[in-house]
Amino acid sequence: MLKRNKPLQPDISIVANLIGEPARAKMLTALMTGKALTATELALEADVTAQTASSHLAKLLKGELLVVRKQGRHKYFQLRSVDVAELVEKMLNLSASIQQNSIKTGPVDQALRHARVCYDHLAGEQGVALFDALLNHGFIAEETNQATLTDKGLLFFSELGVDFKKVNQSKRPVCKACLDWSERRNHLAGQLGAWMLNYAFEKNWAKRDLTTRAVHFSTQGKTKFASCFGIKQTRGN
Amino acid sequence: MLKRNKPLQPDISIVANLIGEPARAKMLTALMTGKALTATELALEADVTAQTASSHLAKLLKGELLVVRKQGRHKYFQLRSVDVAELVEKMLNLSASIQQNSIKTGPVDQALRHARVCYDHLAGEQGVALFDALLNHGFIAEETNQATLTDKGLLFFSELGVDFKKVNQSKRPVCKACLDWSERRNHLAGQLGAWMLNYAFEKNWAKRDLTTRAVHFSTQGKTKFASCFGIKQTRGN
DNA sequence: CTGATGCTTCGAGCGCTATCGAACTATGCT
DNA sequence: AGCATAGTTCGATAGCGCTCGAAGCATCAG
Repeated sequence: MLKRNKPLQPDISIVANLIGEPARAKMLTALMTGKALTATELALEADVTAQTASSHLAKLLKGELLVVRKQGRHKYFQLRSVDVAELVEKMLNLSASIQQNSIKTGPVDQALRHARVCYDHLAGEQGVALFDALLNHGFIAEETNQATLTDKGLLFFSELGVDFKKVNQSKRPVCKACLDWSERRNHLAGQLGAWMLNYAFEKNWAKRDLTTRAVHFSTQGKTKFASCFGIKQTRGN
Repeated sequence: MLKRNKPLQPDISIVANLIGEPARAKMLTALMTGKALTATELALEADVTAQTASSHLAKLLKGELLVVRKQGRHKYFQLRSVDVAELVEKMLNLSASIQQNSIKTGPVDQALRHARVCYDHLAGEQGVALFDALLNHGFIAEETNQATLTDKGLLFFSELGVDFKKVNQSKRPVCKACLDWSERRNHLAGQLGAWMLNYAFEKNWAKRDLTTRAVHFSTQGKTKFASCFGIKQTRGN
């Protein structure tokens, strides 16, 4: 048979294969918190022994999906870049829409559904509520799955302390609409999304859950967070 | 050991595993042309026998990444949705940035680099040139990796025959910046991107390559295409 | 130093899955 | 009808890679 000149296309099977192993997939989704995790933590997360985890982590490193930082006798792993996080996010979304089956309602799930970290910004009910609020106040504009900062929004966030000189130097989008797999609606990602989540942590309005992606707001914190960004309070909790 | 309540998260390993097999990965990238392909075509593309291809295709169907249409004794396979295409696209980009090695320069590759189909819109040098031209004329506005249609652009495309009533009914974004893995710059995706590529085909300015993702412009067609959208002609060919 | 903890390497076991030959069904062409 | 082409099913094979036990480094705390 005639061997046709195969075009140079990146081979996606390598990356996909790395993610395609259940244990590694669990590790990657665990790292979607944005937090750096140690090898043992990831082993627990993936339900494998330390040895197995070690070999998986080595592969993920070699495949350039993760980076490590050694600190004493610990090794802290993180997703290598926002690109990797975005890929995982897209996979989560597609997977959610394919496995739209069991809508469990355990306590952990409810917390996750309410507010959780999506790599570096806020997702869940609170995430989309925030997005809606920003829209209502005209701080951002939405055009079918895209989000852009308005002049009004620029002013608002400048006064809150966002340094847009610095922000604009980065190639990363300021605003980015990110589809929420539990709510099936948009929340805000991008630099601004990351900034707001960080702001909530700094002000002690909320704190991360130690083991899951959940974000826990204090009662007071939630009120302040809502008033700061003009979110209409809905049902309790 | 204490079995902690695991949060409900979609399992990304299933989808990733499907893509992670080299033969299946090749099939999926082949389908990025947007064209429907038969089982044998896909078998050739993936370099496997018909039997093997059949089993792979069955898995991709079960995994809901593809859809089939039976026509006579042929089966035409297609990516199931734009979501799937976008996922594959993201994987191509990430993979390209990881394997930024061999920049081959075969004839096929040059054609691909020049102009190719990215699922349903134009990519490659021509794709980014088009994007730049639309920017220069103020038809679209760019804000760090986002693209939006301007009023001026709305007028321009309306006059060209785009039915925006229909367009706005769809949930799909009108404009979408899509990172080009060969050029490492944006080109235009979304409904408008798809519309323009289709327009070029309709006007017979260009035609698809039968076996690759390459798009071949006729000499005349290229001139007309450029003048229609105000693209500055660069080097020959 | 000794013991404890975090992580890695080695080796053996073993299950999963991609692969293809051969045989089968289905459709189309003449 | 009779043959060619498209696609599938079955079964056997082979090999890859996940897994964990055991032993080995590395780091830290006394």
